[in-house]
Amino acid sequence: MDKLKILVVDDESRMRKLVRDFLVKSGYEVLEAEDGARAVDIFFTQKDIALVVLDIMMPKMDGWQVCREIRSHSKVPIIMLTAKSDERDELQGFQLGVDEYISKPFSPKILVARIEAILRRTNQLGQEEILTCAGIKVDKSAHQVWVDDTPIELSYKEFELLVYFIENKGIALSREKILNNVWNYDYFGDARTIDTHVKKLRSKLGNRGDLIKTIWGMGYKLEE
Amino acid sequence: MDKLKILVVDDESRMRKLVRDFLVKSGYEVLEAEDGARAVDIFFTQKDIALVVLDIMMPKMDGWQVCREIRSHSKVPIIMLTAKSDERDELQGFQLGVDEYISKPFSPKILVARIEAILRRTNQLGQEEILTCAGIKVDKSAHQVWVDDTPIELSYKEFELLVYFIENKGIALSREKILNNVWNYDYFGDARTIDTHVKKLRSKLGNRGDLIKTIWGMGYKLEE
DNA sequence: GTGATTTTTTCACAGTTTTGACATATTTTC
DNA sequence: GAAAATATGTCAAAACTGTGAAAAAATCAC
Repeated sequence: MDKLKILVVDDESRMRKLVRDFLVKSGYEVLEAEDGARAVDIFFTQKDIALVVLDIMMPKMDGWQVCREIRSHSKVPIIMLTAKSDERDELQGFQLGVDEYISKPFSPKILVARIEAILRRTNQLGQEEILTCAGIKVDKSAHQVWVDDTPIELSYKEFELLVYFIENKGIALSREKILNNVWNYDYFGDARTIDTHVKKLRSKLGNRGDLIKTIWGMGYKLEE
Repeated sequence: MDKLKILVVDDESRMRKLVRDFLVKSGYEVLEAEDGARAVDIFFTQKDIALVVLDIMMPKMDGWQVCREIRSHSKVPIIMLTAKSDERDELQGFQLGVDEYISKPFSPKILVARIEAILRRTNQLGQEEILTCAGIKVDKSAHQVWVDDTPIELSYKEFELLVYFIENKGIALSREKILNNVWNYDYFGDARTIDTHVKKLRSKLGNRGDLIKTIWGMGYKLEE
């Protein structure tokens, strides 16, 4: 997946640089605008901006105005930056559809954390998580497994178990650890039940089944 | 249906009045803008403008610029007015997605005729958001569903559920997630009600019904 | 408003899948 | 080879889903 684009609007270049550096370091593509008019212009020519970070105090067109313009036809998440923590402003912001409100001075880490939270909430952040190991492919979100590109059917527990294995591939896992992570914490049954599930998993994985190694006297391990 | 709204953009008030009078007589509602910036502003605050008549030669922001701004996120039909019949301009206009091109001086009747033609061609409906998945087609705004191009009737909840599925096709959805997204957030009823709706949805989708897969112990998924 | 109709929700039961336990077989280690 | 640990087949219990019917709620027609 491509990097997500974030538009940073602030008249102070020092502030833009600060935010940009942190965002770039966090893996985003950053577009900058030094005033409101420019911001609106960039937003409407660039079609796939994932989020807007918007300063309120700007010459010419202020943040509220930019927000209104953008909101009038886009639901893109908007984070407002403000110098003073004015509650009335905050209210106005939320009415305009501002998603977050961060008052200066702020720690860039906080900004990044808020951004990630919003992107996660709006489902724009890396959902396409596909785990692989040798010939085994697991799409967690689709709940789908392939062995050498042939889809296979796994039960709920088998799937959970496989995900746990593949997320810890190459690591020896004790039965106790597996129980604590794949089974509910309140499960007090036989630890040997894992054997049964490993058995079924191995058989469903076909000729990739032997990737699950037995660590004698200890537990299991998914070969990397 | 309400009168269709047409936005007329020209810096000459004489010209605007001329066009407006004819359009009003033809049964349209007319909005006027005397410059490009104003035009963009009006266009984005008014959400249901059916067509834009746009003069090219204007101070501040010219017609091309307005066209670009509007086109960057709307497919509304645009008719350009120009004083000189410059072929190169025309080319540029069509590349920008201009629908018609009328050179001044023009007869108002011609303008109205062209407008009617375009509106007929575009079915007087600007943009229709149509979701698809395999043989299933959903027109969200028209609240209409087709299965293999045969229209089918769905109740409100069934429709909402299908939209949620299709907007998340290929993703396994837990009952909890479905409840939180399709039902109101404060719904605390039986999660099994989803099963009932899935059942009805499956049956109404006919032979496409089995695109909705059961993820055992987890929820449902619409096959991509 | 009233009564009829449609939609939504609940519920119970039947049918299915999964799960975990157990007994037995096999493998590993010493 | 014996002891200890794991693999496997079987199976009943548990968990879950599909379904039809009925109750409740919302909507419509008058």
